Parts: sequence; C-alpha cells; structure tokens
Amino acid sequence: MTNLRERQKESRRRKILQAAREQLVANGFEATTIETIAEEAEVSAVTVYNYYGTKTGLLLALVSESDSILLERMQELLKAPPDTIEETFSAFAEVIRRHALSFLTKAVWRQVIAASIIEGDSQFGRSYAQLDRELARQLTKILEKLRERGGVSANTDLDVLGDCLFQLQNARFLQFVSSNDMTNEAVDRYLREDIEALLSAYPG
Amino acid sequence: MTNLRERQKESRRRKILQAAREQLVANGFEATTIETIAEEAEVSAVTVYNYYGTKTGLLLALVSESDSILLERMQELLKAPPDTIEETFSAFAEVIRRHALSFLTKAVWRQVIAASIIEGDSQFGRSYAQLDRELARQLTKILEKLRERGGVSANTDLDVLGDCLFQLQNARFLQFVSSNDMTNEAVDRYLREDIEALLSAYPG
DNA sequence: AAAAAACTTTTATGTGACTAAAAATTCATA
DNA sequence: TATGAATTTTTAGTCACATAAAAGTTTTTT
Repeated sequence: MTNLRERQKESRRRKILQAAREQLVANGFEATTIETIAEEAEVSAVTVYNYYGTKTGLLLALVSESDSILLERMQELLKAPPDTIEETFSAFAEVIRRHALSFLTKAVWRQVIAASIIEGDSQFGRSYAQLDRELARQLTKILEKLRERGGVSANTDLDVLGDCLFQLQNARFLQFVSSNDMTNEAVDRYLREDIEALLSAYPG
Repeated sequence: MTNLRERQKESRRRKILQAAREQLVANGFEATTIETIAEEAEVSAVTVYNYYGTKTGLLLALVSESDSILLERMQELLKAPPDTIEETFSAFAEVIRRHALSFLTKAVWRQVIAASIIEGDSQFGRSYAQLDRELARQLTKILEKLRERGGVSANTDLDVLGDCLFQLQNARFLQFVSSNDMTNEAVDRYLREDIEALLSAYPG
C-alpha cells in the first residue's frame, strides 16, 4: 500500500513533467522557464528544483519517462526481425525517429542531446546513457536472430557490430534533428547508403 | 596596409581568445566568466560581447581558430596514406584526438560539442560544421588513394564511406571526451574492432 | 487529539549572461 | 590641429537559474 504522501509526490511529479513537456513543445527550451512550469503544475518553483535539481535535469528526466515505451516498440521489432542487415538497420532507426518525434520536437531533442553530453554523469544523465546501452543491446539481439537465418557473417562479433551500428544511427539521428527540413525518408536513404558502403568496402 | 584600428581589433581578438583558452583549460567552462576573460584580456566585458555575441559563441570561435592546424596535420596523413582501411581509420582518428587534447581539455570539449549542437546555425556554429565536412572530405581522399592500391573495394561509394566512417569516429570521440579515464589506446582498440566487425559482416 | 515528521511555500539573496544607451576615448582625416 | 568617425567603456538594468533558511501546511504517528 502506498500512503497518501507518496501518491501526492507522484502526482506532482507527473504534473511537473506534463507541464514541462507541453511548454517545451509549444515554446522551446529557452522560453520555457522553471517558473512557468511550476505555475502550470500548481507547485512552487522551489519544489521543481527539489524534484529535478536543474532545468536540464528536468529535461532528461522527462525523456527517460518515455524510455519504456520506446523499448517496447523495439521489442516488437525483435519479434518480427527483418531479413537483411540493411532492413534491420533501417527499421531499427525508424522506430527511434518516430518515437522521438511523437514525444518532442527536433529543437527540444537538440537540447536533450546537448544536456546528455554535459550532464553525462548526473543522475538523469546516467539514465539517458543507460537507455543508449539497452538500445544497442537490442540491436545486437536482432542481429543475432538475423544470423540464425544466415543474414550476417558467422565470424563477426555481434556485440561490436550492434554497438557501432547504433553509434552510426545516433550520429544520423543528430543530423536529423539538427536540420528542420530533413525528412524521415531522407535519413532512411542515408542510412541505407551507409550500410551499403560499409558492407561492400572490404576488398576481395 | 592595415591601419592601426584594424590591428588593434586583431590584437584584442587574440588576447580575448588567449585569455579564454587559458581560463577554460585551468578552470573549466562554468567557472570561466566573460568578466574574468575580459579582465585578463584588458578589455571591458561589453567588448567581448561585441566581438563574440555569447559565451558559447566565444567557445566555438576559439575552436575554429585551431581548425587550420588540424587540417594541416591531416594533410600530412594524406601524403603518407596507410595501407589498409583499418590503419587509415585508426590514424585519422588519432590525429583528431591528439590535436583536440593539445588544445583543450576533455571537459571543455564536451561543452564545445554541446554548443555546436545547440548553436548549429549561428555564425560560429556553422564554421564548426564546416570543419566536420572538410574532415570527412579528407578521409574520403585518403580512401581514394587507398583504393588505387587495392585497399578498398572498387564498387564502393567513397563519399558515403568517408562520411559515415567520419560519423563513427565522431561518435567514438564523444565517448572519449565523455569519460575522463578513457585512454587514447582504448579508443583505438574500439575503432579497430568497429572496422573489423563492419567489414566482416556481409554474409557470403 | 496532540505531537512529530515530512514536505511545500515564502522570502531573501546571489550570480552571471546579456542588452541598451550615454559618455568617454582614440584614431582618421581634412 | 581641429573635426568627425569609429570603437570602447561606463552605467544601469533585466532575466532566469539556483540555493538557503525560515515559516507554514499537511500527513502520519503515538
């Protein structure tokens, strides 16, 4: 049984995150202040600080809230894994992009990424890094399934492959959110070109 | 002939950047204020703002100062290109890392990267992105030389390969500066594993 | 129902980024 | 060498992040 106090805390937590998200999407990071978030969430600004420490801490906490949803979506992909590395990579990346844009705007994602770099070893920064590791792990798992069907060479270290393809995906994701007119389809083309170039590079 | 006024401006510009660099390296980004930089550079704080706009603008301007040196170093690598993709990639990345650490600390580089993401389309942000493009271009050129000696498959798009290997390098560089105890050698091992996994992945 | 514990709010304060405008200085020029 | 132009400095102020401590409120415990 959760007592009243805990439920109140949870409720405030939720209201703060919801207010934050609304304002971030509507007005961007700079224009969203702790003060206005607190107001909409019907708490004092100091409470927001007590809960999340800093403005960027709040931002990263907000993102980590959506982690479980993303991991679930990825789980679905694992259940129906594609037939080639190319398709795997493309599908994996698309799940991430779609989830990202369903949750926040490109402009806010830039702030998220910047914050995760700077606050890398704060409480919420760590949970962001944790998600990255889990995603890379999932990609590796999908590649393992693919190998069972002969889609990946037998003597490739899939932990390494999964990790470094994830890094590449991340880099392209950053380009995606850094340019307001880069479409989903455009990134997909890039990623397919990337895979093709990488897999064909070995001489002989 | 440059008149006195222009020379003074240039001198102030230099002194500001020098003071900024000294303090950033010694005390980090947060502890370095425009005020203390201005003091050491013997100008007023307002002048610093007139020259560089914002604190992160100053940071990116400082970095772009070192661009020409890095590109020169890379030029040397192009003159003596390695014999395999693996060695090429490893050497390319090492030039960047060495140059980076000879100029600023890991902690400051995190701020630089974060700033470049957020201020992507400001004056100095653009020049940072420009450097990235040139570096990717140089990697492509080295790969072209490598192909002449049979080190890369004939039907690979080297523009794409250069670009996406550069992205991967960037991702690993970020990991490097994000962890204070990650050594140069450790990154090198990672990069070699990456290349090996990628080039071996194609089935058949 | 009173006392204690756990929070939240209020209040006060500091700091540093950033800006606008007036005043002062220095260089260029006639 | 006086006048005008360019630039810097001074001054004054705003804004938002962040923190500390006191005061107030609500839940929990006894």
